[in-house]
Amino acid sequence: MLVFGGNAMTEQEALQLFKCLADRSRLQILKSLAIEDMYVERLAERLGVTAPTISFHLKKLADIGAVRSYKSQYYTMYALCREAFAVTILDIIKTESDDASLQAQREQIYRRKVLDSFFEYGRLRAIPAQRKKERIVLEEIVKAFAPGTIYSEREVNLIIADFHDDFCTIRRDLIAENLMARSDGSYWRL
Amino acid sequence: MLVFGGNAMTEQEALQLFKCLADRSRLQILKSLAIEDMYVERLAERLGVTAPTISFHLKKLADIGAVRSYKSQYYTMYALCREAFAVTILDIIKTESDDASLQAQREQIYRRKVLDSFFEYGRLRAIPAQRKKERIVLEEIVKAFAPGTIYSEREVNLIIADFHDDFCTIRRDLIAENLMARSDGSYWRL
DNA sequence: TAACTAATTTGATGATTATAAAATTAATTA
DNA sequence: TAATTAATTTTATAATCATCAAATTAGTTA
Repeated sequence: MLVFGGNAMTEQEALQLFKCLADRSRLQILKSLAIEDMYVERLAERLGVTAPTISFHLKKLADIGAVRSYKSQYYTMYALCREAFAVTILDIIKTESDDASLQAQREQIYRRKVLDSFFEYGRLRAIPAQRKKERIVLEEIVKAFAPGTIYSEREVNLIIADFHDDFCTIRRDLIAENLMARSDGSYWRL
Repeated sequence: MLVFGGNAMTEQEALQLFKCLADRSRLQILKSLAIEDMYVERLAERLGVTAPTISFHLKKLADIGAVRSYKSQYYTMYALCREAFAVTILDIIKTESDDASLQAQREQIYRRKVLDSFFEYGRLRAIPAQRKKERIVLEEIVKAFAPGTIYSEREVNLIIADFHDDFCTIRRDLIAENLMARSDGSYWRL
């Protein structure tokens, strides 16, 4: 059961909540229960659907903690859990963003931003001055080299030249950042 | 476009809103746009889906006023409309209840309540003392008579007796409430 | 103007899900 | 205990909708 009256809500749960509310029959059930408690057959009559259908929906609503049931005579009465709906939609979306994945996500976004600003149509516009940013750019360039392959210096220069004219600086920095290694004229990706 | 930041929201619109939020991709788009504005292809890359899919979702989000777009260089940037999400779910459900249909609905519910409490297994438990409630019960009973048909007093009594032993009172009140008419021994539904 | 890129639209497909009919379970009354 | 009614589960079906590939449109650069 969800506790969306509280604060903890995973993406999975938010999705389940909205999916549950995204149905005309279930909205009508909630609307009806907002007025007074009702039993299954009465809801079926009101909505113009069969009792099994109402049962089906009530189960889903109960799963997210939107309704609760109690016995009255020979009826099973269903009631709205009003307290469960006191959240704003923004809260739900933002709560999602406070996920554990947020850090990774920010990092991802930052990298993308850097790459977007320094690359244009696949070519490097300029070599970043900030070391952190250069590292990100170099990590992108090194993907052009297949792992496990040995390259001559000339081959390395040609590949790098596709990205930027100053292949000397980039080649040197790839070694300095430990992204590639060299041994008497041969280069390989690490 | 919906204005769910305001107050007016029909059942149709509430449904559209929740359906729009009931999708993992769209939630992820909102989550991304909550951090910063983005263009289509970048969102596609982040979510691991194709650009057409993103376009498809952004259109739906724009329809409900959740996002807006603007031009930047050769990109179409998309931004979150934060103000649109400041409603609680309860507001939405209750707003729905403030509909034009509410009066009819309450009436419907009231009638059902009266009938439920006075009828048991198709028989009238007792004749309501309150005139308003009796009227509702009589309107239910009169349905047992086919429109356009002429009945003898004996036939009328038999039909009413199916509901309650005191068919005399009920027969008299059906006339008094103008639900049936009589002319020298013959009865018919109005 | 030509070539290219971003964005959207169209068309087709696969997955999800609301619904009802039938069967089953649970609970109440006689 | 038997009969009746409320509620749920199961099964099958039909409709909705997300997704992608391909085609198209719009806008930018050379």
